[in-house]
Amino acid sequence: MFHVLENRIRSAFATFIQARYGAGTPVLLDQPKQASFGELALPIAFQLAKQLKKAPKAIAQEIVAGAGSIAGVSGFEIAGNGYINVRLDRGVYGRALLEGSTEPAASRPGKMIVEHTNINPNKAAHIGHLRNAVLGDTFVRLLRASGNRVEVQNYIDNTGVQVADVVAGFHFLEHKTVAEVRQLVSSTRFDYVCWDLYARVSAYYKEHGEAIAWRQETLHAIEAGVGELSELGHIVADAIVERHLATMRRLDITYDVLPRESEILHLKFWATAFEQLKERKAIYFETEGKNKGCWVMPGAAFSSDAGEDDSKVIVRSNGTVTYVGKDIAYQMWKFGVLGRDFYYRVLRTYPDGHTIWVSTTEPSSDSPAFGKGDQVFNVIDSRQSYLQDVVEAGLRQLGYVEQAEKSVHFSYEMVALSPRTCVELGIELSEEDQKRPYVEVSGRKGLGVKADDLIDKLIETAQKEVDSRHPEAAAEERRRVAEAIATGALRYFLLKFTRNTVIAFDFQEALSFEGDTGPYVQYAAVRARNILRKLEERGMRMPDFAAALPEEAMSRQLAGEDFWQLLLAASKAGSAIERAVRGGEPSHVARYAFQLAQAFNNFYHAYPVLSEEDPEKRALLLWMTQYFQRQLRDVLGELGIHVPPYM
RNA sequence: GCGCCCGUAGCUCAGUUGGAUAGAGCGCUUGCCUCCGGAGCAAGAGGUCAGAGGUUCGAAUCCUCUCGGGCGUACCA
Repeated sequence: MFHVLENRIRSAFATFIQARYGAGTPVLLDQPKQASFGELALPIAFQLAKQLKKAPKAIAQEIVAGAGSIAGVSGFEIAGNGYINVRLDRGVYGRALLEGSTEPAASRPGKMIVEHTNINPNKAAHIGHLRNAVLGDTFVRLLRASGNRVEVQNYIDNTGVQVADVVAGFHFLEHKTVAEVRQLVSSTRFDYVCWDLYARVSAYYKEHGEAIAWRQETLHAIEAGVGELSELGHIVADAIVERHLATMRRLDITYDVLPRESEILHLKFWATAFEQLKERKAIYFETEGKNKGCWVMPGAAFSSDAGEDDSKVIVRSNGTVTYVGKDIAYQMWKFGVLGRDFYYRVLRTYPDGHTIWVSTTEPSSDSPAFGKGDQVFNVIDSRQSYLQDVVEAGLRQLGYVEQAEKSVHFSYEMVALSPRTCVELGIELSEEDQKRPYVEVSGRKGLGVKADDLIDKLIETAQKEVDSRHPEAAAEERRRVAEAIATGALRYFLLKFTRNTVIAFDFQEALSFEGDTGPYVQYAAVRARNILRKLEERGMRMPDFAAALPEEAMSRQLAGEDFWQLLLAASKAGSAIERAVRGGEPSHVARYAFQLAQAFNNFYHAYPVLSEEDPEKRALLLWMTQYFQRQLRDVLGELGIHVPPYM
């Protein structure tokens, strides 16, 4: 609601300033430092002062006099030496909220593609992958909440080096047959088995340099799609993808389509892109130096101050293509400029009806159309920004300048481990590492916190609490409540940091359910619902708010600062979401959710709702309780967090 | 070396794109359950926004330099 008024005021002022001064200055809206100054503050007079060579105060007076009246605004004041403070009409505002004149998020044209998760299918997911998935999934929810059509893709690199290493481990190191590996898939926690094997293989390469030939042989076999190694590759990757989907499902994260690298190769996506790259001279065949025999992209294409040595290999000297090459083809497909398309089959359909499709080489009749996006967000950690620059440069070199500009690297910093948590996990640290603020995780070394282990631990912690508080409830239900609390805590924890903050993961902090946490927010929502439930239990009914709170009653009740400020804060969800989408920063919404919960807890403590005697005030308190409850539920929903029935 | 990111309370972090007296959580000190559930509420202590210059009405925010930390800079992703 609040941001509707913001927009109204912004456009009214902009129109006047354009007409009066012929200036296209953007109208910025601030929140006054002190609530007593009003609800909005405009520093526009300062912005115009230099341009117009006039005192800010005089300009402010002209603007206020000229802007006329705006619906929902009760008045303007000029403060300081030129601030324009806005006061809203509280009665009108309250009524608008009550009548739920919720602006339906106008659906926006075009289609957005968000690619996230993208875990190499060769080992269990860890906390770093969770940050990626939660960030991506939440951004998708926010985009959809603001009226965008969004397609969610999870790219599966099933033909890359990491899968090859695990396959080589099974085949060369452990001498396992296809049948034996299949057996492991069905009888073990396969992603955990591969986690350990991957670490063992990496260590083995280090000690036996010549063993790296296994990787080459396996990579070739997988790329060619023939033989036992290739079959193993499919078994491993497919089984691990299933595990990853299950892990993400626990956090209510899902996808529309899984484009796989094997199809990028077999449906000639890469061959097509390769031809175009050669034709456009975006890459060239190196005949000397360290990259002799490779197809490379010159460094100048993606970096302004690149030297001779900075070119990037796209096709290796043995003829296999690097990740970057395949990613260029994939990006082209996303924008619908490759001239080729995947076929799809259903991978699975969940009970709620949601279907995940996966790419395939076999034509099928009834699959939907994917790709052809107008804007693309790639959720990839910041360590890969160099590679993302190369991919973007590839698009540019091919002449897809517009697409390159609409391809956003939605980057975020890594999740590391706090030294204390390393100790808890039994990880030995060098003296140097102990002094660091955090220690980087490494899948190659098998160093890290597995996603499922963390989720299990969170559920266990929540379960203890729920069991002691609600021994009377059914065990199955208590379990569901514990799960909601655990996932709420985890998603919130990963979202409360801004994207470019390194998270030093700490068990103690992540397992906390007090203060700035998901459960704190959930608890506020539960409390609000409890009041409304209690009302019914006592045989009372909700008043007819529309009749009990006409505009005069609303202005009377909201005249005091207390209720007004609470209501105002609760009505700003739309602004928070808008800001988060505009800035690409989901943490804004997490922060808002926390503030909302604080505001409600404040209200809860200060005003006993059910025992209020005055009918009008009681109606207002009940209405505000209901409003808070809905806002909390909805905002948590945008964060992918559920409100349990009790806590 | 070069590129990107970071440095704000004891600790972990915000700070709405340059606005009014820099804010939270945790921890610490002290209060609050005859009341809609205390995973809560209230109060207090705690700051040279790494440092130095600059830009202007106005800087934690922009520019330059210095110091400190991180991540990249693969024929891994």
